[in-house]
Amino acid sequence: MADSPTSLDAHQLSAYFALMEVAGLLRHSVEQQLRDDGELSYVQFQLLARLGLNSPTGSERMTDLADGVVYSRSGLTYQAGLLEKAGLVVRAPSADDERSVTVTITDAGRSRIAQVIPGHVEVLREQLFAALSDDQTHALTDLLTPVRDHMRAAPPRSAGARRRL
Amino acid sequence: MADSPTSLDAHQLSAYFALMEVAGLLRHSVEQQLRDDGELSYVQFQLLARLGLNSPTGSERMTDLADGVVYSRSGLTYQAGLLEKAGLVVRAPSADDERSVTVTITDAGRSRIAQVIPGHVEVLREQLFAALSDDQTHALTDLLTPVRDHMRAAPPRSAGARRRL
DNA sequence: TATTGTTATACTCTATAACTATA
DNA sequence: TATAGTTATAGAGTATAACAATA
Repeated sequence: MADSPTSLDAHQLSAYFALMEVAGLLRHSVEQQLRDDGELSYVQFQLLARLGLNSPTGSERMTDLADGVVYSRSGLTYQAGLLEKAGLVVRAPSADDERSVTVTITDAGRSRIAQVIPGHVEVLREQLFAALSDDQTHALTDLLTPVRDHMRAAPPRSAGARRRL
Repeated sequence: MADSPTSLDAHQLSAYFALMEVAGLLRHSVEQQLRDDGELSYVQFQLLARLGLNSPTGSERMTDLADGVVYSRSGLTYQAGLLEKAGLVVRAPSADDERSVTVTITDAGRSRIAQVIPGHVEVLREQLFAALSDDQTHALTDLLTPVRDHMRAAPPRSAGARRRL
């Protein structure tokens, strides 16, 4: 196999920059909307959405939540603390494993999501989907889903390899 | 024209989540690499890269830099201050407009970029392009470029419209 | 001994508002 | 009066390391 070249080609650079800029701008818009409409940061929204939509019981362990959101443990503890203080989630020791903490979304948490969704959808439609047809949206998903799976599987890049100038 | 529905369809949700997660994971990896290899945050890297690569003279006005990086003015002042303190850029009043400040990358700034590029490229290749063929990379660019243009053009979402629960 | 989670702490980043100076 | 930039300041977010408790 050939050596990896030291630089990327033009297409790759374009894809990288476009991806980062689109996501950055979108995140900026979305954070503002969530803050304005529901006093939530994007991370808090992610946590609530994950509990409220992904999880059938509305509960998940701290560790599983942290894995899903990239965070450090302490960062998640901090955010969970804020959400709990706001009454949007509850924390309780897990039944099976006394070390674990189970986080559960409350009714207030669910209604907070509901409160925020319409504006959220509006932002997405204006900023993102206004420029994408249905077919293009489908194509985008098909391109990015394998990338996401690859990234999730990839070694968390815990240094060691790179590291060198 | 039909009313906008209150929710997005499944494809749209998938595209949104995939986009945000891919970009989030990638940014996380990239920030760590930049920090490890060159003591730079992603924003600082963006600023240096813009000056060093995009600009022929290596100079840009503060305002133009701010526009390209989303930031508030004060945020840019802060970052430019850090870069200047590190000797990577210089600030000087603009020749034509006394109100403006021109930021110029230094040799140290250019070599800092050079120092960081190899590891950066490696991360991109491992995390992003390992899961994309050349054709797919091209397709991704074609999808995202119009989105970026649309977002750049779109009203900075200065509230007013949304605003309602 | 390894895992789960919290705490304490320190730091980085971002935004708002008030202010200066030039156009 | 509007624009360019800085400053002061305050708040949010993140990560690291030390710690306690359970497996």
